[in-house]
Amino acid sequence: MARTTDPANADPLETVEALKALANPARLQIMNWLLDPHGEFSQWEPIADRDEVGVCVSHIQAKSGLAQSTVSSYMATLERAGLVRSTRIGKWIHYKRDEDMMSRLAEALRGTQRP
Amino acid sequence: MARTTDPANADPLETVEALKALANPARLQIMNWLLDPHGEFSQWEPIADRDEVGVCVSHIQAKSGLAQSTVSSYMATLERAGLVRSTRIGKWIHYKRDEDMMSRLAEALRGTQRP
DNA sequence: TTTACATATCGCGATGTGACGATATGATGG
DNA sequence: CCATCATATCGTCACATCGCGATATGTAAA
Repeated sequence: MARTTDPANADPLETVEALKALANPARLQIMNWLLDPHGEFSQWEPIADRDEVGVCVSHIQAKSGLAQSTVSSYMATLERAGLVRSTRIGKWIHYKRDEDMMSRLAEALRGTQRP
Repeated sequence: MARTTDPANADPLETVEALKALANPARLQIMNWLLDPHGEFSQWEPIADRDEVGVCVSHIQAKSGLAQSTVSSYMATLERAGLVRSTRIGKWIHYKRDEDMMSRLAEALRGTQRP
């Protein structure tokens, strides 16, 4: 059996990309906001069911105060890293946390889980 | 009670620093090696009990193939981020994973834990 | 088809990181 | 004290990231 110290699951390069994406205060905060879309974005009318598709870029931009181009590229970064998934609804693109990926990442950090 | 989306424990800035430290292939691999010092560093004679104090810089350098200065500054980065702890034994400085910190970080990623 | 709006992409200057060799510090053994 | 060895710090240059405004793309509505 081939030995790897790698924690149970993922490709190290993939893991590094995910960590890079999260290693930025704004992007990390957005990911935290997406944990509770209802609570965090209650002041904006949802375009669609936030439990299903997440939150649209405009609302994330409004809440963050960053430039539109910045938010757009940040969300692209998070998506390339596999941390969020996007859905277009009308003109709005919605982003939602990929909890599977976040869990796998968390386990990769914790190291070999108890078997 | 003040509602924060922050995952149960840590200061976001601290979290970002930890993620930045891990968001590098070499540093992430070193952290993985430190999960199993015995297995990973079996080809070098331990200076001290690796379960207690971890592994010295020379051995990490030998295994990584990076320059001595690079490894030294990487270990300093990991220590500043709170991910490892250091112990001097004779002329050797040993580094050991801080599993507490790693667990807290993992939970911060996974989001609000079930209470 | 034109207009309006949401989002993406481009180009930029500023700042940070990667990784190194050279050199300094600090402990140990003669 | 002096030499040696382990580690840290410094200086450097190539390259990546930050965050922005300007502009392009794409969708929907009039």
